Amino acid sequence: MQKKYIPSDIEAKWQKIWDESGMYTADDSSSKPKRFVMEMLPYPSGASLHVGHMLGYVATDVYARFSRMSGYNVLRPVGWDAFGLPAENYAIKTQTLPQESTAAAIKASIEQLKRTGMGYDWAREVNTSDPDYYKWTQWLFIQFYKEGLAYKKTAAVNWCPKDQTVLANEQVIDGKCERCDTEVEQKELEQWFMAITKYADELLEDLDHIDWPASTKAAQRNWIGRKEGIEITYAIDGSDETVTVFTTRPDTNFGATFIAMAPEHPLVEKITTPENQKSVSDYIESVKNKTELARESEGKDKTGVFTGSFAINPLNGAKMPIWISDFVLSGYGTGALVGVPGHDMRDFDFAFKFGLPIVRVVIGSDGDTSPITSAAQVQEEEGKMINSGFLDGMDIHAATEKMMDHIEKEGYGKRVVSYHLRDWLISRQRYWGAPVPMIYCEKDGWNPVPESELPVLLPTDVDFQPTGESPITRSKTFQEGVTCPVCHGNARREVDTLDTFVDSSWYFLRYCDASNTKEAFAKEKVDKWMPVDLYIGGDHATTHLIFARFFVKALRDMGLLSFDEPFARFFKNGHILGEDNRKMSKRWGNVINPLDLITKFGADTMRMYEMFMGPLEDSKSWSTSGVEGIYRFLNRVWTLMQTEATDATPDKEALFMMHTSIKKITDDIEALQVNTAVSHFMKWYNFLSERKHISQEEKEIFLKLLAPFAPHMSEELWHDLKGEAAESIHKQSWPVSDNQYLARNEALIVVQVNGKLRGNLTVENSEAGDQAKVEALARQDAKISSWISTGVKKVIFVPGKIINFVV
RNA sequence: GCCGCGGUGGUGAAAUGGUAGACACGGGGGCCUUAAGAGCCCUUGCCUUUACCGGCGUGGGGGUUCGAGUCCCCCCCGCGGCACCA
Repeated sequence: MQKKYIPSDIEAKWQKIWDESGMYTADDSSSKPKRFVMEMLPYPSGASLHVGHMLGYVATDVYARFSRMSGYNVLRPVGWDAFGLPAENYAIKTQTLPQESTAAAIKASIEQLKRTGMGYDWAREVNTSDPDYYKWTQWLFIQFYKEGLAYKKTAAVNWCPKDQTVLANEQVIDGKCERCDTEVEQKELEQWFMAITKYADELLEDLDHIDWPASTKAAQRNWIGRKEGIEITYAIDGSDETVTVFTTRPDTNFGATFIAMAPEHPLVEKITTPENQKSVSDYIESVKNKTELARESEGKDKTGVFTGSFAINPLNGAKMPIWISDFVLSGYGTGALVGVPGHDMRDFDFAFKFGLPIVRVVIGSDGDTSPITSAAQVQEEEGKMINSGFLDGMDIHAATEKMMDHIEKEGYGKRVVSYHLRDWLISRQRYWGAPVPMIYCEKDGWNPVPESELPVLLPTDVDFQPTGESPITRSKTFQEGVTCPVCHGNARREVDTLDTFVDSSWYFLRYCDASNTKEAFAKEKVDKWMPVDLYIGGDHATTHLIFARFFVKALRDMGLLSFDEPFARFFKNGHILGEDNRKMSKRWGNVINPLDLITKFGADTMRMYEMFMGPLEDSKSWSTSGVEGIYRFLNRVWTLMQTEATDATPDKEALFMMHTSIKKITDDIEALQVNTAVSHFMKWYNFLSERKHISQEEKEIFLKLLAPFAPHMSEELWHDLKGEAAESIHKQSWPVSDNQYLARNEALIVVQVNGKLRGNLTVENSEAGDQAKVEALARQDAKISSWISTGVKKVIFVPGKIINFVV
């Protein structure tokens, strides 16, 4: 009597048994080699997970199951990135508490993940909004503070007027808030920062030592934006003040005709002459009211105002007027630049608009030596120096070095390295996050909350509507009885909360020691499990992935751990789009809920289909008929496994196919080329089904290889095969391919004429490397001989593979 | 503009410099069935052809090679990151 494949009959049953068996529990004391395999932790806001989220999770699960069967001690944890704006906004919209809506979202997600058959070690579950977790987030913040890596300063920061909070640079996309797409404003505010720039060079260099996608590494390199240049200090005519600029191209400085400073530059006030006072302050006022986006979109239409002061160019004694313009960024370099309008487009636009002199100091390959009067003549990237004294005739790049040497020798400048990377702004004026654990006292300033008093609990007596100041300000209890840790006088707590990226910068460390109540994590446990051997997730190159790297390096320098990088291998999974090629969203009605799919086809079909869709790193659209195809395939496998197995050992062809399959599927999983692994199952199935007989051994190996992909079905069939009392298939050893079966008796030799396929020969393996023999056989072939009748000039022979006649 | 990744049938896609299109989806035809569905079998890059044979074919143009989807040069297009960064 053949059983029918009814996924719902078997999946819940096995999930329960696996859960109770504890077979996914990672062993802290095992002597087996470890593998730490994880996906980016889910973000439980209002909407539940859709099939797109599952892509990376399933891939991680396949890899973890494969690793476990391959003899590794596997750590595969799960957690919740539970704090944060979307969850808070969702709570406001639905008039619930974020505590409640988040808990509900987590509950729903757990069901989805469990019913997908994920093999997590639930004992290590982490929830970043749990006081038992954020206690240690706060503790870590204090350690950063003690090291001088967390500090408070007043700076121009990004402000989202809709979400009513500051944002990190990394959260501003094209001048807009990454969450709500509102144009970001600049505000001068006192905020907490993390000194990630101290690690800029190491963050850059260590990219060479980690196995990450080229695009992610490139994005981080761009973001760090290391540039070698020089800071030049100019005297200001008739003043004791000096102005320092940063430039990467001092070679053109004989052509410098003005200085431009950011409106925020501290020198502005001091050097503005009385008659320019009004126009300067008017300009600064007008700039303040512009959004960042408006400032950027000005492009060629530069704005600016003259301060009335001049800087002296020591190269030629030229008096360079000092202007203020908002195209100069206060945060980059020194916040001031030297304008060389002949050889920089932006400087040209500025000088052209305000009638400043333009001097040619470079001749490009066009040979033009005439005065520069149009943008087309601006020579930026190549050429030879002219009108530049000791640099004349030199290539611009050599001249750059020579000029830097000159300036350093003359003592008015120094080579420096400049970065695009800014310190990370971590305080937020919102409710749903970990309170910054700091106390302010008039007398002693800022001091950390004593560690014995952690966690600083998020108060619940709060109306958390965003107003621009932290909602915690409105709590009646939060400031009760707060005293200064130094003088014990009256004091107040910091009311801002930490950016959620702080929470997610160390959660992988907590996974290593999730229930530790004495420490954030024990060093020896973290050192045992870390670094993460495989990390799968979305492309958060310039946010989470750079913050986590910074955290690990900083914690290493504090002696809390002893490795350099958190994620030895990172794999970026693509997105799954709706069947209509649009992003899955309620708005388009194209969302596929995993539970609906599981109900209809089973978790194994969903898993297998997602692995089969295409390369894991590519984005691709959902296809219902594709799902059905996989469902049909699993049904065929089910039927095949119901057929009576022969006792005979597999014949040579069957062994060849079996060992080829072991090798192919093993290599593909290791490389995460899961789509071709699945297609190989189909190939092997097609082979077995054509032969109409299958041995016990083939069944066993097939099921073992299938287990990571279709854990429920393979487990059920495994027990059909081995008896009810048999040990779980997921505890079996991964099959190993044996090279002796990969050799075949016969070889197929492709025959080409002038590189074009004209036929093929099947020869005994022993003769496949014998050119004379193969050549003779090929020449005898009637079809071939007609192609080479005009005479053979040359024969190329690749033993066992190809013979090519050149005629 | 700079950096990175891509471009292969109707579709998703395979191919250590060595038979391009594996494996699927979809399509066409057939078997089974009163019928539908399921299942099974055949077929399916394009052109020519009843068929065979052949020709063409991996964004475009050059090159290296006995042989190029794959390597090199130039160009076009798409996606992603950065961007008034001095």
